Amino acid sequence: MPRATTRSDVFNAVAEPQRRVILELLASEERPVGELVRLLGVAQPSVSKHLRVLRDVGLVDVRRHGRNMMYRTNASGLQPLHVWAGAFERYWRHQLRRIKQRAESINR
Amino acid sequence: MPRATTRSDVFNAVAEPQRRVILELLASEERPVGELVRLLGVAQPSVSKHLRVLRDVGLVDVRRHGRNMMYRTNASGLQPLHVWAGAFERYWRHQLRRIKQRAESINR
DNA sequence: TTGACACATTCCGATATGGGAATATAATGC
DNA sequence: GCATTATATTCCCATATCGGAATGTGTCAA
Repeated sequence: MPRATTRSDVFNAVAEPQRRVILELLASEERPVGELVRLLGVAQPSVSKHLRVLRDVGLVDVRRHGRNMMYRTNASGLQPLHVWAGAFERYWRHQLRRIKQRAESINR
Repeated sequence: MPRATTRSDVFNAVAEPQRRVILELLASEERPVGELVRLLGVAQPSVSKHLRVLRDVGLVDVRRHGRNMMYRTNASGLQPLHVWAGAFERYWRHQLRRIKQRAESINR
């Protein structure tokens, strides 16, 4: 079986670099698809497909404005990811402390 | 072109659910492969392959101990992910504040 | 209504994915 | 050395991925 499909969850959706850039671009302001196409320098269908994935997992919201589709990042969708990674914080702090101590003992 | 390969970065490596579980299991203590096999209830080659991916992106460390390979999560490898998602925190706070305000105005 | 935008979807092809089965490698104990 | 244990790798397969080209759909303007 291949990997759980991209549409299935946030972790998969953000695994693709272009999609991370899109989320960054849409975090602070709404933008139409055409603007993303210009900013990213990739083909329009490609952008639309990435937006589709992001929409399916709830990472962006859409709104029609005339002929344009205005997209915007739904930042709260990224919270699970932040929380999950954050659970490891105590461990990397440990590690950093150990590394620091080792460095100090070498200097002595 | 298919997605950037799984081995290429942390975001891809953690896109697979089993691998996230493995990272959780190896966060607090070193474990041999066989133990992961028992705990996860999946075939040994499968576990070895996931560990290989995690090792390639630096998310776990290994050490040989007799016949066993002792694996452990290298938590600091998850920091980039935490930082990246954390950059969106100010946006989801905004959103939550707006939602709260709307709820309050309805109650009035 | 017709044309022109702005997007979305579909179809295609090359490649990657993860699981299972079989096999290879490495360390231990006899 | 030889069997055994622990793990890694390889091969195969069904399926998913992304990009590109072509096509569909929806909105506006004349």
